[in-house]
Amino acid sequence: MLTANTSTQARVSLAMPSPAGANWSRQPKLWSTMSDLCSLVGIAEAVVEDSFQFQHVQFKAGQRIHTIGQPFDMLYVVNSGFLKTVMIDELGNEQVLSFPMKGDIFGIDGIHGKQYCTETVALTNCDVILVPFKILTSLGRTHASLEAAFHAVMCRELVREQTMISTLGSLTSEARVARFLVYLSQRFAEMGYSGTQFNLRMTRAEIGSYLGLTLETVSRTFSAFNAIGVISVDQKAIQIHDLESLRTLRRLPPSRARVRAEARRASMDAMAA
Amino acid sequence: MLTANTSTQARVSLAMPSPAGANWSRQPKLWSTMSDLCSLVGIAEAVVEDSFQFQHVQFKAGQRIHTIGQPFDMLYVVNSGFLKTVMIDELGNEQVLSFPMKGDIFGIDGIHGKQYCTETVALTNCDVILVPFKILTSLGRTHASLEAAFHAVMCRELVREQTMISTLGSLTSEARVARFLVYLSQRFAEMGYSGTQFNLRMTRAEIGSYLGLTLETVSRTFSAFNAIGVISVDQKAIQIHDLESLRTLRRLPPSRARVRAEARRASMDAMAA
DNA sequence: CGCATCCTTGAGTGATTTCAAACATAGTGG
DNA sequence: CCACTATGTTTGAAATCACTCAAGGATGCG
Repeated sequence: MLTANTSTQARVSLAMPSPAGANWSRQPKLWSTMSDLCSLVGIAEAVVEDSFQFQHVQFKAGQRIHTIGQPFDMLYVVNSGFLKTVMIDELGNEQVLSFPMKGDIFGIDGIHGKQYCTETVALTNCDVILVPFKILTSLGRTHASLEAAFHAVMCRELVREQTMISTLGSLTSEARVARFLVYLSQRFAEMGYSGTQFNLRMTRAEIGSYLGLTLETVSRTFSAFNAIGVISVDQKAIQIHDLESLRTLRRLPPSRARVRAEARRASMDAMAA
Repeated sequence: MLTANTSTQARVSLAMPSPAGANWSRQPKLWSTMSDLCSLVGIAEAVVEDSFQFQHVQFKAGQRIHTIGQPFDMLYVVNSGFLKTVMIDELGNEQVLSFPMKGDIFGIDGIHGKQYCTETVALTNCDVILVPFKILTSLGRTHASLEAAFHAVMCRELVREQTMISTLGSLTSEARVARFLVYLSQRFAEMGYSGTQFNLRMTRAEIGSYLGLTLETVSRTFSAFNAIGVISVDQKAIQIHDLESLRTLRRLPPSRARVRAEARRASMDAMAA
């Protein structure tokens, strides 16, 4: 099912003007120009004289795009599909850092130190564009605007991580999960899908790792949101009923258990008086 | 006291070759060359024909170097002193993102979006070098190695934040505080100070914000480390006795209370058998 | 169909926070 | 010089949020 869904998505993205021409309806797109790349990544810039063609590569769900320690020479841009990038800590535990999807760049962490310090894995079938770093920098050398755009993208990534740090440092589990759903909703909407109804491509454990929670807490929080009618959950299928509540949520409204405890305390106060 | 300390530090850094010449013993250094900058930031690269002089600016403790929303045009490099950079969330709460010190760059988050999205404040008197972003990029345009070095620095920052995310997501409060101390120790040692005896320049609240903990938890954890002899704490004065323990610590050895609970459970088991 | 993986839910525990009070330090002005 | 204040630190006690452990249900795959 996920596979079918993904291939649909790939076909949609292929509606863009393509030099390949006639045979794209069945075959995945194999090459992109720099201006294709820029519009995909969301950069206003269109460098004119872009003769270089960037290669596309298809990955199946579960395949690794790059691993930790592998020599760095490529950046990657997601054209379709869903992935996760992870760090491995000294105990061998996986820490999910992001879920790259259409328009996202990954592999940036390899620039410093000449090798990747994360690995990224396809969660679904994917179409990924290879961007040789050498090519990018040499093009940047002749096109100042491209250089600036690249800086902006790196900076955007940096700010995203800062925001994540802030989230992990200050929000409750409910708020984190709520924000995660809002984020997914927005991304799906931007990709032209429904922002209120979608399938999660990652497991509860992966979400938990990403948000600094256990998989049980993630599951329970989904259930709680379901119980108060903000969303509907059925396994990986999510339906958002009240996006605004998710956006502003800081803590869950009192559960029945909590209300009962409050009432008990109140009655004890009354007895004391 | 802090002021005196800081000015000493400034003098040390001035041991580098300086065009200013004779009058540096009393006056802070006012200009740096690109090669000064590179060695300060820890980049092997020395661009030869660096005619441009980068201005130094002195800030007093408490002063703001840049604020959120302010138009971006500068990067900053710390020559001496200690600072904090913070984000403000939608409730107006401060989230500490880093504690820039000698050799650190800040202001990078302004590149994308043309304005800073963090603010940085001097915790002590500081000497900060202004790096106009325009100048940096135009120099990078003629010096490929400088360009590469700049990319490396941005990437290093990115990896640092990823590591922070991993820390916040997976470590206990004790492990976070321990790592923070190890980090400070290393930085102080790199700056030529004692790595085992130093004064904290930030409050418990700031440390807590940085580590995603409350100030009480930070204080208690310091006290606990003190109790088991790993460090000595007296207000802001820290002395590290067992760096290796801090480095490898994952959870605190059982407290007396915990030992008691264990013993209780064991005796109950014995009774049951 | 049976296995492997993922998800849900409950019960109990414990780590961290919250609330509160006392102590420490530095700066200020009488 | 000494209150006096403001800010920061320590510590205790109680509450609570999130985790751990455990079992059962759902789904997909060979």
